[in-house]
Amino acid sequence: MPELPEVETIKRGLEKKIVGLSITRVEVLNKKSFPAQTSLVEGHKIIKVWRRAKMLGIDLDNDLSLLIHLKMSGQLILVYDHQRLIGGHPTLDMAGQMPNKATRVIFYLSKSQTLYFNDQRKFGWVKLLPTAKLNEQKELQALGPEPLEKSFTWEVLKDRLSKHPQIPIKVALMDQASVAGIGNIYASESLFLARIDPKRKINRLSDKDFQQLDKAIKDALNLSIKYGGSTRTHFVDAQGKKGRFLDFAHVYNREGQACHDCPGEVKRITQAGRSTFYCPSCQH
DNA sequence: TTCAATGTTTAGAC
DNA sequence: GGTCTAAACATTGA
Repeated sequence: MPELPEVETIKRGLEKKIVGLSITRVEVLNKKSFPAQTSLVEGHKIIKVWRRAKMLGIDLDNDLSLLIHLKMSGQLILVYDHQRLIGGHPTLDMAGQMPNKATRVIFYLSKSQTLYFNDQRKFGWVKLLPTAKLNEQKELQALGPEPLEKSFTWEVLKDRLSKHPQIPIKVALMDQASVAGIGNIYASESLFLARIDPKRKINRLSDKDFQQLDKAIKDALNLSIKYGGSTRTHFVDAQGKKGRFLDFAHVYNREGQACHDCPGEVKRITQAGRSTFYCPSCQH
């Protein structure tokens, strides 16, 4: 689930709460989720929380970092006092008793806080890597630029996407090596905002298309971050916010429903094995 | 029962 | 080499 806005939302919430705390103990309930020696992190202080693409990083004071990928069904839940901060894949039980049957790793922190890594499908992972060597890791080095960085312009977008001139724009947008952080929701939403048909091939896009798409990507991501990502929950976090982005989605998961901009309806097609949602009469 | 799910990687075919 | 499809990972819920 978590794409760039969802991970960014978790990152912003966590960094306010856990930087400066120590990891006192780690409980691994599923070895595949965190195949590392827990003694290497126990007793160490958290000095930084960051995001790259859809991954979350937690730097420790011993030159090691936790790198977390939530994949399709991962979630991070920080329990503190009598509140909790929730991020990632939305499920009804995320507001319920912790740990639950999806809990794979438990990080016990100082100040009686606890961070649960839950993952129903077990696709996600937590890795322990040397902070100085993060850039050499395959998970991080092959990534394209961050679309919300100042240096990301429509020319950069065109340049990156043009590596695969024959690929449909929707599929190319989801390629993490071209542009980092865009997944199935925001690829569809961005193309709707830019009025571009998801089936169009890269080499058939004009400079004006790239300019509109650049703006659309930033608008879609920023709007979602503003509303706390798309993680729906019945639980309200400490700031009183919950993820509401999907309430604003124009096309994602709206097959057969009315287009927000014309009398037509949203259509669903399959590209690269994934659902694409778009309005055939608005997007060309 | 069958299908699809906010992700990524890999194997095979053309 | 480029591009496409299907499958794999594992589980749940419509």
